[in-house]
Amino acid sequence: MSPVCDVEPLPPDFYEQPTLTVARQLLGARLVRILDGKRLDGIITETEAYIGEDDLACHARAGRTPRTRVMYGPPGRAYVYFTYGMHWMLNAVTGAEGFPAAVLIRAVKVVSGRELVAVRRPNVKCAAWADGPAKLTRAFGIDGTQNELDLTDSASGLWIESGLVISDANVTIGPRVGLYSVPEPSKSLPWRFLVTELTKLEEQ
DNA sequence: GCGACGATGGGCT
DNA sequence: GCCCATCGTCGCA
Repeated sequence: MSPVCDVEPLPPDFYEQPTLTVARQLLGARLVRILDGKRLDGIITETEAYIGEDDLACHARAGRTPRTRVMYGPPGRAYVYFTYGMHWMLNAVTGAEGFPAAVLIRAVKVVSGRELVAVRRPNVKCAAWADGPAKLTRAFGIDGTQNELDLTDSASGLWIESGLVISDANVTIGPRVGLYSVPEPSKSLPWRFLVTELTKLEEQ
């Protein structure tokens, strides 16, 4: 695994780990985007795992379809999908090739390239720039054209680097959000990972 | 074909 | 806290 000082994108090996491990390890990692030749990045503060056809909250519950195909592909790819008629969601494909799983990136704290976000999120307080899954895709200029992109290759213009180390004491684990009509037991699985104290990020 | 619904967000009460 | 915009995807006819 990459050392903390590594500024290269996290490698395919990272994403090939069990999905829950990847979801936990992505907390504190740095989401990087190149827009207009400039670098925008932020620290990932919230993730959720979606694992396999038996997970009734996972899109792959429907099996292999044109939409879910990317989740069956190699780990480290972006799975970007559209929902509620207006929102894009960013996921990282995880686990072995052939097994459908992904980690939803739910929130990011913008660090550098703030001026790039200010243009995209006018009339929005910076604390709310990217604190939701659809907000962060808008802030980072991500839409369906980034689907299937290789997150392990900086040439993609979208990748994830190692960043801060988040201690277990600063992580809250609980059920995933927005699964109103998903049956148990999938609905209550503790597959959401959240940095508890955002202020502690500044100190590290 | 077609209808139901969704891994949400923002505005208004 | 409630409401609803808005349309791709899936499942079924």
